[in-house]
Amino acid sequence: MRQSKLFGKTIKEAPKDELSVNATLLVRAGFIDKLMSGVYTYLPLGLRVLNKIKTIVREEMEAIDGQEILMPALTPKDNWEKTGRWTDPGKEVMFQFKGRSDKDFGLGWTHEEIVTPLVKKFVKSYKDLPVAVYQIQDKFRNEPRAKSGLLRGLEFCMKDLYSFHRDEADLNEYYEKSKQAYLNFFQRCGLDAKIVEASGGAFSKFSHEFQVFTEYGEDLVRYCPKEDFAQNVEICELKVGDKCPNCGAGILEGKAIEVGNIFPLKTKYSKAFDFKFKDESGNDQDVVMGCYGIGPSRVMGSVVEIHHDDKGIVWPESIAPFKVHLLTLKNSDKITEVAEKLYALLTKDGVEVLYDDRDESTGVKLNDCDLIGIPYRLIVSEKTLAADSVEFKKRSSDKAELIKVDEVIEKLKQKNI
RNA sequence: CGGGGUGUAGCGCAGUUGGCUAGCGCGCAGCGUUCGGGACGCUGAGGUCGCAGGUUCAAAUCCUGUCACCCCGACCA
Repeated sequence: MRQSKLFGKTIKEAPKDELSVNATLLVRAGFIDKLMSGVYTYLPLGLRVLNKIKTIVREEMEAIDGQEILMPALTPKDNWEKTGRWTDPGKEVMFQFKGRSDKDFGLGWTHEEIVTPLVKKFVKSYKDLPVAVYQIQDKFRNEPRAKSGLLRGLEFCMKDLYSFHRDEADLNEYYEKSKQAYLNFFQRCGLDAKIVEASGGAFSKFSHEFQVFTEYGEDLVRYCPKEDFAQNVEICELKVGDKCPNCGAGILEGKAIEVGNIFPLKTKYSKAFDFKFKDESGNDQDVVMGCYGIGPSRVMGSVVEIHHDDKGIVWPESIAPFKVHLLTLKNSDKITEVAEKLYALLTKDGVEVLYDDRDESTGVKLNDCDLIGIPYRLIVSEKTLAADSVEFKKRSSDKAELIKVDEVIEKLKQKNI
């Protein structure tokens, strides 16, 4: 992608209506644009990041046999009345409105009420179980207060997986597999997520949250430093300084962002929708369910909260919008010729390159480069060409390495880029 | 929903005891010189001062209402 043609621009001054690090940097660097409080447009750079996160989610969901579907966001009142959630908490969290003929609609804020009757249509026998379906879709929640940029929005991207089982043992086995898939996912996105026990609601002792510890988090977690105990303060009966029930170490407390949540629903929704299957003996049994959520947009915001420096975003390679930022300092004929050649070669080789071909001053280009945060940069300038080379480095603060122009492709391959 | 703050050019702001043609920086357009850390000169375009009423000879400025945005709190399957 040529930066001169890229839709969206960097902004020198921080927007006054954003205070969070993630929103400030993402807006300044041209990744997102705010439409209103809690609702953002993804510009080309931001959408590339979001799509990479979605790709990783898909890979991890497929790894635990999740099959992707796409359910509507526009849903009828009927489904929600079956579980009572049209009123509680629907009146609070759901955007509800009337269509023609006074019919009531709501925008989906979770999809148990949609997925359960859907799967019921196709699952009749123990032979059809287990099965897991997921979707990646925008959810809508009428939050009391949107805040913190991508971390709490009214419309946000969510991956929701639902699993269906013949009994609790099978659910539990799958549930444990999902934990590992989740940990893999977060690790691949550059987040060190910890599993934290949280309220399980009426039908289960615990659900499990995936929390990323950071000062900017909204949740409070009490945990053991040896990592064999962690609970959300909402349910934690231990106090800071108490002994860990597993190892005796002192309990600590920290702020964290909840980036995922898995929940053993058991038969709560299958009962509400009278969803049963026939077992080997021909008897009807309740289907046992689990649900598993990840917020890709919140992951994106969290990554920025954690991976940035005073100059801008520092994307993990796995979800960066581009791998390589190629820039020219001062556009002379010779410099442009070399840069164009490299751009063509790298692109042809499948390397994702943002090529800053703009005729801007050195300071502007280097600062934009720091702000956007692409993992590797290649600089072509009079200085480098004097040595028949280009400069290779990561952040500004990192050591520069000169690579001969003819060897760039080969060297990048050696570095596994 | 309670408390606090802010709305003036695309962005960031000044101007508010009522008074001249509403200003500055950035950005944008043109020309020229620059360019390894947000360059410089000259020229130029760009405004319903959030919106609606009201007071007044006169309102960005005072009054009333309203909308939006930010922060804190309540809330968060």
